[in-house]
Amino acid sequence: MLINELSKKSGVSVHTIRFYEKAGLIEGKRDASVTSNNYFHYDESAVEKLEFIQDAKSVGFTIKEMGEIIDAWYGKKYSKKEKMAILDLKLASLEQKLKEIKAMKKQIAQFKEDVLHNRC
Amino acid sequence: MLINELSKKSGVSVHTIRFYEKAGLIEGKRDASVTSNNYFHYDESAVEKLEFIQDAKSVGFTIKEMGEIIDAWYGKKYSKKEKMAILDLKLASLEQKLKEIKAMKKQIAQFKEDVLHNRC
DNA sequence: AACAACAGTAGAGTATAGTCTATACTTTGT
DNA sequence: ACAAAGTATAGACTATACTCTACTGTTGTT
Repeated sequence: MLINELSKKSGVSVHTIRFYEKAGLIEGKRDASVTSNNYFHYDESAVEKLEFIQDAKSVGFTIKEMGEIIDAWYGKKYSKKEKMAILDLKLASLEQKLKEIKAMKKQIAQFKEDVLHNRC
Repeated sequence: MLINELSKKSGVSVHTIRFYEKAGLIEGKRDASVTSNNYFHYDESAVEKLEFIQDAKSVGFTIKEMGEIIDAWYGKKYSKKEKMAILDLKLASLEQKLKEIKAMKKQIAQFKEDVLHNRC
């Protein structure tokens, strides 16, 4: 598919898709048999990656981190063992985020207590 | 205390403290009885706020959001009822973050499965 | 008195993550 | 055939959150 269709399928704007492509998160391929243009073609994996990126963004992963995950998921530059290690690190960082959020919930609950009892 | 002491107590740099002060997150007071300088003086609440800010940052709250929480916690511009409502909204947004992170954990666990079974 | 350390203000610079504009060429619909 | 819509590239612009520099004045130490 071309970039417009990818945009519609993924819900990510054409501009942003190009930005992610430059950042190395997704990759389109040119069709060598077509000489009249140099349009990029994307497959279903690009849709999957863009969907992942939107979720990963909202949990606070940076583009660099998303690139690491995508490489460990789809890429060819790591061995199976290395991929598992990278993904385990990301799981550990999510575990850490969970802990921090739970602690923040407690802190805000404490703020509510303070407000309720006019302690500040 | 002056800004240097506040920086040491909170672990936040003097530059960044001034940045937060401009953003309205903390507030120092000038001593009207001192005419030779216009140094700001900070109390313990500034330390508490800076400690909160560091935790809030790491869970992904923006400066604007932190300002809202600090106003609902320490400020005078809201009624008790309004403060509780603001804090409840923040608790709800943390709940949402928790859900997203749990979903992301599942997704990465699935990536591990895919890698393990050479599915990508 | 000299001088380092500290305080304030203004504004420049950096990093991240987009978002948009301009330009030029290609494809599609009528 | 022609206009509208789509595509690629380069680069400008925006927002957030710092971080640093320059400059000026004050305080503390020797």
